[in-house]
Amino acid sequence: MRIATWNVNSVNARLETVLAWFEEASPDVACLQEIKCIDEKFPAEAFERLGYNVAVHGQKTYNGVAMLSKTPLEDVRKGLPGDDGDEHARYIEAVVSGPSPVRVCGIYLPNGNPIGTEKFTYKLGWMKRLNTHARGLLALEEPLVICGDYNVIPEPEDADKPEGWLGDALFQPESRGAFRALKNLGLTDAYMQLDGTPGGYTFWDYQAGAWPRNHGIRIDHHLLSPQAADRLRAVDIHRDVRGGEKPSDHVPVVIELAL
DNA sequence: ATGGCAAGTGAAACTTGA
Repeated sequence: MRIATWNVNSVNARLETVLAWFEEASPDVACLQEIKCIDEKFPAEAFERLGYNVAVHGQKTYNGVAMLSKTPLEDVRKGLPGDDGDEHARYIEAVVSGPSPVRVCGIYLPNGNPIGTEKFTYKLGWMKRLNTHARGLLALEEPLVICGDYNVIPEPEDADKPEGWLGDALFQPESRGAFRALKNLGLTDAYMQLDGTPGGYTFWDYQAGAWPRNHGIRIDHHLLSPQAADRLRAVDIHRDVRGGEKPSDHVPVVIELAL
């Protein structure tokens, strides 16, 4: 089973590009972030034509997440528990049915910039809530994949120019610490487990020629429960997508689980 | 050293992203 995550930076502005990638890569499951539309405006029919079941947690203008799966999605949850006042659409969870079901969580973790503001506080609070929820899911002792745009650069090796990110919310000690705390619950970073080579970037800014200069960062991650990590067979960063037509600033990352 | 792009909204210029 191949499970993808991709921050598409508006699914409707990029629909042709996104569909072309789905036709070629044909993931079994995909979590999309920053769809930037309400549920009713999500192009569900286009994905259904490609054989996908669709679950959407949308929002007008900002954020928005979706999950697509070739097999039916069960137990769909929209929104991260722990704060009923949180109106951002940043979390979707479902059990992907099949011979060996996998629970998949798609996240769009808050950016948190600029630091020293309520935005950074919101980011850290969101990470705390994710930690609490993940702890509960891990207690189920089942295959679990939490993937998405984490907006965290875990280590200096995950940035081409780490010194340029020192003042950024993505690289603050608190952000990195919260990401480590998540892993310390017993979750495995799929890329680090199977590859771990510095330079596995997943995002390049549109500005300042970041792509041609390879000024990238690794911020899109798959974290796996032990039961999922045992089945991990491959991790693939679809880097070439960044050089294509009308690209998102993030590229798809795909993992493969046995069975 | 600095800034440089893209998308949504809504119809110019602001907000957001990372």
